[in-house]
Amino acid sequence: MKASIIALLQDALDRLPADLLAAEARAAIDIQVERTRDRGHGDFASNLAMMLARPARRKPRELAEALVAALPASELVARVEIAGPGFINFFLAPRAFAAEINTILEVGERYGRNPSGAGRKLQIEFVSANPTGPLHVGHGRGAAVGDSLARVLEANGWDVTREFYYNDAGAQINNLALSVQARCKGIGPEDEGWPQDGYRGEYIKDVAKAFMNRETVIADDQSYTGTGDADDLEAIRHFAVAYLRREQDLDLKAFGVSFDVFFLESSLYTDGKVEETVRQLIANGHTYEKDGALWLKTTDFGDDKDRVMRKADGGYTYFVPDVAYHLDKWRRGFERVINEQGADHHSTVTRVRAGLQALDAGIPKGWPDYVLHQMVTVMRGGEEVKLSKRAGSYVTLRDLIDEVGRDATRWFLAARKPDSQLVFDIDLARSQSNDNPVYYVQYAHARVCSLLRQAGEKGYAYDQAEAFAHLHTLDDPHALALLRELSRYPEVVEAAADTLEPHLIAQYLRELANAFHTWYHVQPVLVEQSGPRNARLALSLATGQVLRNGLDLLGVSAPERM
RNA sequence: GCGCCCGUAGCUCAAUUGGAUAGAGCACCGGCCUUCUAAGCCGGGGGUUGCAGGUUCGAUCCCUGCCGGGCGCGCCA
Repeated sequence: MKASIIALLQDALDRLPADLLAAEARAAIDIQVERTRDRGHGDFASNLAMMLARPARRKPRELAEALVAALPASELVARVEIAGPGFINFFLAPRAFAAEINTILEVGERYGRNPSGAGRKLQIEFVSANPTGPLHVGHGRGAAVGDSLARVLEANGWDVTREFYYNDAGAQINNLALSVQARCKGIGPEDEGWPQDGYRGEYIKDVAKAFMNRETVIADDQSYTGTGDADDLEAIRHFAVAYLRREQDLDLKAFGVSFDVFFLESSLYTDGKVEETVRQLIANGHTYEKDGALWLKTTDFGDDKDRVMRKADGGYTYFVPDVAYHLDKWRRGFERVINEQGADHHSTVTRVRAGLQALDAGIPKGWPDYVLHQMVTVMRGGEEVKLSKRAGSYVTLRDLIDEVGRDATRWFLAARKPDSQLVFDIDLARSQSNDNPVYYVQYAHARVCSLLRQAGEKGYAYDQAEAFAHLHTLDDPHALALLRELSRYPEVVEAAADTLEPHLIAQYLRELANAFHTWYHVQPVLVEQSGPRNARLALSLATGQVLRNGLDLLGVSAPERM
């Protein structure tokens, strides 16, 4: 719909008299059209005349008049006005919006999708928690934002791969294995012989018990059977990793999130990719030795200090496999890669990009993209919640899902801009009342479904042909407001992808639900007259469809009754 | 001290990425259920967008400097 307005303005621009504007200036202009905030300004507005003012050395209003005069006729547009400093305001004909109903009902669940990604390969890596414990709220935010983003990008035509990267070897995992081993031997955190910095959570006991019982655990990407031999640290390690990965998978499934690829950090070593990366960096002359360590001159690529790659003890620092990993992503052919991470890891951004530039592998400078979410605090009864029964030291994702449900948890974690810190109010998320935006939106959907049920029961079966013949009867201000809201959805889906901000979807859904509730309240749908009745049912159906499509992008269900 | 993010109504958050008179919900006050779900609708009060400058037709948004909060500054990951 917006595209049609842009096309009209482009025509007008092309027809503008040559003495008004030079051809180069004309070609350089990127026509901007926006939805108006204020109904008095029409439905769409363009600042084109103001943008031309400088190159044309004319007053904006004078240019606006010339543009409007050159505008081709269109049945979409009822009238055009020039306002304020030189805005061109378009008032659309009601039929332009009514026609959107046909489109929505015709394309159904594909409404709002666009092909701009053109099937190009995009990878989004998120959660990427190490298998040392249950997922916590922060991972939950990553899962909610990452998965919604993946869905939004798919809706914009990208071929999306969801990837989970984790460390299955190294110091942390060794510490995990030692902790489980201690538990296998009946040693607790307060006892003699408990490993230094061991994992103290209760769940370690569960892992130990399962290992001693020779259970078989099956995670999405691996499985392992406990040997029951408390002296076999290697077996314990494999088992613990598989066990905790399975726990995470269960959490993620309960959250409605799944991954296409699980990538093990250890594979970068066994496949020689770490060594290859180091060799290449040395060959490119970006390294030097100092104090027995090998350094990368990341300062050549915007970092504030150089970074150690190989420690004096011969081991690599974490960022070397990180760079190797991203080189691997690049080689797998992902034109775009988005890393969704907690902001506490923001310092890796510069480092990884610097490492990739130093490889001189033809990787673009700003690649990959990062979406960093800020910290989450959980509140209950006006106080910050810090403890979990399961993990002991933090609130787990499972705690939240159990307590407030999947839909509310996903909504709350994805509905805010990742950039800002998030306060998760358990009392609000739990409340099944008008306090809760999730239910507000879902309720709108349930109402649509209820209308359809009632229609069936009253013998008012929906007749689409008759509905389409009477769309012109949807002419009251509230119906038109709802139609306008519906037609905006594709633009929101596009904006969410452009800005990598899935919270825009949630924001929009609230507004759409509001428009529907308002219209529903003033306009009875199941009236006797079949023409208007069917038209209103069509509008309800279209609303239900868009609510479903939008909720699906957030991974939130659209219940048929509440 | 340096770097990144944030600062908008009493609280939690928006603001179509530089647009016109900064919007929602909660909380507070008032109205609407014999009619399709009141988990709803309508109305009211509530703001110097942290502060001070700058850029321009126009700034919550961009730039500079302060103030406040979070995170990070390891041969940990």
